[in-house]
Amino acid sequence: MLQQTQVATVVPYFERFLAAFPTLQALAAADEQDVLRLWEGLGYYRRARDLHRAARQLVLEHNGDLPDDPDVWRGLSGVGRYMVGAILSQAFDRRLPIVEANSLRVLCRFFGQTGDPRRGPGQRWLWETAEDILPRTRVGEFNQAVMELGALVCTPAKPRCGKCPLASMCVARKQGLQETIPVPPTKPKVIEVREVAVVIRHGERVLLVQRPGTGRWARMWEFPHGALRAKEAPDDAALRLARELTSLGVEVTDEMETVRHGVTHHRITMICLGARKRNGAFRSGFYVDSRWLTPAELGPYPISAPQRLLARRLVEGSVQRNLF
DNA sequence: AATCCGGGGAG
DNA sequence: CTCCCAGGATT
Repeated sequence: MLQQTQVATVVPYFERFLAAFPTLQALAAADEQDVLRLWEGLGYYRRARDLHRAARQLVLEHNGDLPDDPDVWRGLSGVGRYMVGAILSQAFDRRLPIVEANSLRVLCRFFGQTGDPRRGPGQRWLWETAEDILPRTRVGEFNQAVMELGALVCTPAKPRCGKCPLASMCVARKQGLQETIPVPPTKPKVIEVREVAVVIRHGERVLLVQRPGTGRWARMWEFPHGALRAKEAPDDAALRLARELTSLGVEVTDEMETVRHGVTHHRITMICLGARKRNGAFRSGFYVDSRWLTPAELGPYPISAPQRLLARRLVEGSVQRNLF
């Protein structure tokens, strides 16, 4: 949960999650949809699937134990070098380093590393340095101390050098570079992509959404709960689609709103078609009752006749051709 | 090596 | 708005 997510944000999710799945066995026995539901709002939903799969793997292949073995952990999907170090240094006092956003900042500043530590030689330097400075015992505590220093004192902006126990030995501070180290990561360039989605909601109302560009749409494919936002007005392609939907006997509105599925409140009877051109490939599917279904899976699923007709039209591509 | 994933917090 | 967050998989 803590990957790329601030601690304060995670806490309530963590507590809910452990209340629902108090043990490794409970998590392993859970349905994936239930795991995802508790993750809803946190983002990076692959983490939830990986965690769930890892729990099952540990129960099946390791008797439900947490092995004192880096190779076993590294073999789990979703577990990288950071997590191996974090888990084993804290659970078994293994002398393994961790590098994340906080320790990265602390190390780069302390040793005056002016290169980009996120790649190339800087990456190697970072992990080697993190390992070099490890104590022989209480490794987990040390790792956490470095992170805590980065989170509370050696902050990204306006570091509190006056409060830092390492200030007298800090190279960046000595050179007045504490604000410019580490160098910011290079910004990714934005690629224009046309994307269209249709959501049919309970009560025969249709929400029409078209979002050009931003790329923020991808989350719909990963896990749609509460993820779809629409602020732009529909364009010509979207309006053509609206006319086609109308011809199918469905009420259409161009009302733009934020879709909050609110799975806990009311049962959702809707279909969502997402269409996306990505790397030349075309993917589509349906979102029904909080589940993501492929066209094949939609077949036996109980939906209304108008919805099924619309779904078939969409799959057959008469709508898709109007969009791209 | 570059890209993608998903929100929210803070300035 | 921008930058950042107890990273990791994929291409």
